[in-house]
Amino acid sequence: MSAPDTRTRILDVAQDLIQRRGVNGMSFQDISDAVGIRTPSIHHHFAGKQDLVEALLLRYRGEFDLRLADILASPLKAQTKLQRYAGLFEDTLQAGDHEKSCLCGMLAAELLSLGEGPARSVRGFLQDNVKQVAKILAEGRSDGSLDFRGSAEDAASMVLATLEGGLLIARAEGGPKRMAALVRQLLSLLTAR
Amino acid sequence: MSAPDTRTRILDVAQDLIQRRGVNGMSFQDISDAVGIRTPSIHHHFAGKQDLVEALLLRYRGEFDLRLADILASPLKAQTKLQRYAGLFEDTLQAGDHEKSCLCGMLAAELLSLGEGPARSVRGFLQDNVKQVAKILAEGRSDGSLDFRGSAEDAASMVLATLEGGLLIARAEGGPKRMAALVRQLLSLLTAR
DNA sequence: GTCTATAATTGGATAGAC
DNA sequence: GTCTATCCAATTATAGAC
Repeated sequence: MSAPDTRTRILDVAQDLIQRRGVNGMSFQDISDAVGIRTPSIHHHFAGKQDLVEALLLRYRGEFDLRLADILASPLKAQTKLQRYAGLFEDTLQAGDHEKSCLCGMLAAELLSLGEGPARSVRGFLQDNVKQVAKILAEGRSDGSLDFRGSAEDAASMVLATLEGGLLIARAEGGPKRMAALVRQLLSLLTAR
Repeated sequence: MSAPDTRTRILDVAQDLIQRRGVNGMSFQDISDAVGIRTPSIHHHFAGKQDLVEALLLRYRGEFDLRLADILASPLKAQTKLQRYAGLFEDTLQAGDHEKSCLCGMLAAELLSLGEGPARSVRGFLQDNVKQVAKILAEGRSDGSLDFRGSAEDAASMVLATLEGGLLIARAEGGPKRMAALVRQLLSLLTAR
């Protein structure tokens, strides 16, 4: 495995910083300090801050989609798929120091101070997730492992809200343990009895 | 009813701005523009930005606590109390232009770029809410109107996560209607059948 | 209590050498 | 592809007049 190039390292650092402090709490100076370059060098890889955020979202959504597709395509029962899906969110909080939230959750909070491109991308992430989770939920209602009323899409948006909000709350108070407890509750409520 | 004094108007404007764009997306210039004064005048009422945010949280938590206590003390059945509680969150999104989120939800996202005082206050808000909602949930399990497994506190943190996350998601995509749908799902899952 | 003037710092960005 | 040097705007904050 070769060492990541500068562009990748910039993206890595920027993502880490945004997941901790948000876009408006992160500066080019922060990035250049962590990467070990000077601020103008960042502009060689990304025209401006907005372009950087947009590139970041493109990469993040791609990776997230892969993991999501992996879960969707697995031969697991729907209830287990949902559990795995929730695990994707739990993982971000557990990575190292318990201070990272979902990239798109952070950007959703800062949506109104985002540019057109990034804002559209964040909305796309949320829409995609709702759609895919709705598939899992509908599947679960069919195979009898999950139970809920109303449309699968409404239930899916509730699931996503719980996970995104859960990361913010657990990071502030309780950490990964609280996140796990809260996810357990969510799954318990959706499990058919 | 007399016109609000400058200090109050500063707080009003600052709260509005933070609920839209976050602390790091709001400047003294934004406040002074909206209030109709010059930036240095703000410092007469609040020593610094951090003090302003702290005062804001004090007021917000006080008001929120009043409304919460009102619900808790009412003779309603627990399920209805929970619905009213969720209504507090739905209201922030519906106020005017559908672009406001919960103050403490926004600040929870920006928690790591907050000062000691504000950060503690945000944590306090979340803890208080979990505690009070847990009371409602425990009550509902007793009177038979609500049903869930595990501790009332874990369920309460899940409820809070859903509402905070729901505001962020609904604001980004779907608006008050999505928020309402998502709250309906939450209540449906918690309602005893 | 609000103003003008101003400071001190930081932020994102550009030009041009190497 | 990275650097130095530099620019301009924004941001928070202070001093002191009115």
